[in-house]
Amino acid sequence: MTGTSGVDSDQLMELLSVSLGAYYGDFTVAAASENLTASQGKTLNVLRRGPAAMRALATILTCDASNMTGIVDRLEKRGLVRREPSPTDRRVKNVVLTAEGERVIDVIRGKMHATRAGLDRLSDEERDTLYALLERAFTSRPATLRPSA
Amino acid sequence: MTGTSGVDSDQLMELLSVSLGAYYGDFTVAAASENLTASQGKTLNVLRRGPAAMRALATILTCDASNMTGIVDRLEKRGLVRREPSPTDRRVKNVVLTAEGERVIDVIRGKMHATRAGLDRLSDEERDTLYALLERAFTSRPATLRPSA
DNA sequence: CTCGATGCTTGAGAACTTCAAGCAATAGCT
DNA sequence: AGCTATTGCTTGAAGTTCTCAAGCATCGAG
Repeated sequence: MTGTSGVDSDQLMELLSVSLGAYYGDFTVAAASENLTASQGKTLNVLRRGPAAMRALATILTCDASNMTGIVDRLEKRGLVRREPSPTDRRVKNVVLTAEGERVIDVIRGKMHATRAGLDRLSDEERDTLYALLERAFTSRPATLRPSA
Repeated sequence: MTGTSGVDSDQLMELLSVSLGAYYGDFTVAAASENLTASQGKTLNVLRRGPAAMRALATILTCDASNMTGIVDRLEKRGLVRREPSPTDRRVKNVVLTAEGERVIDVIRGKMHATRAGLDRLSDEERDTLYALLERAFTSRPATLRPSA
């Protein structure tokens, strides 16, 4: 708490990779417990925010569009997701979470015990601070907390 | 800066997943520019801290040990990594970065412009704070910055 | 309405992932 | 010592992911 402790950019990058690695591992294990691969889990996770076109999913997940086809195929086959034609552009297919898909992703999030335990080590104020810092560093436009507010 | 802004655990988890996605995407693109897959890049990234046994790599990367065999095979074939027998346990093979491997992972880290730019948005003090919070939340035993210090 | 760009899908080939099995070596036990 | 269970790594098979190159349908601009 002395103010300047001298953490340089490389150390922070290193810790970031360790931290996010821990988060990712926690997520992967939780997804596996619901018989989902990491990619399938990540797709559901993105869709939890709302429907998205195939192309948007590919962009967010940093992969080829053709990639999403197979992933969404398998999720759809399990009834976790649904393809709906866009009303405004007949090329576009919007992917939507089904009720079951929503249930599954919420279960997965609830099973991320390591991450929750880690965050619980912080005080309310510290969580606020962490939130603000991550938001500044990783979101170009500060995300609206409640889109419809 | 009013103290209590009321960020709950779910919002923080959500932001964490967004941050991870951004970081991971940045890393994936950088690794691809050096003709490495994400898994290969992540392996080099871990090895940047020092040699590690196959089993340790699998644990850190949250995957099966048999998985590492193939990944290390390909990295070794490119001369980025070397398998060395452990002097103390003949079952164990320690994986070590070659000079070329070290060069490549450093190049990749240097190409993570989006992440660097994000961190540059923070002040020195804020980076110190972020470092401390991540360390508390994501490392069980606060990592020694300089192991030999 | 013709052309170029965009959205999604398909197919081939490589890499990743998991699981079950197997071998070598170690560790704990009596 | 000898026996047994465990651990570390590798192999092989099956499914998933990933990338690239086409391909088709639709949109958008001229």
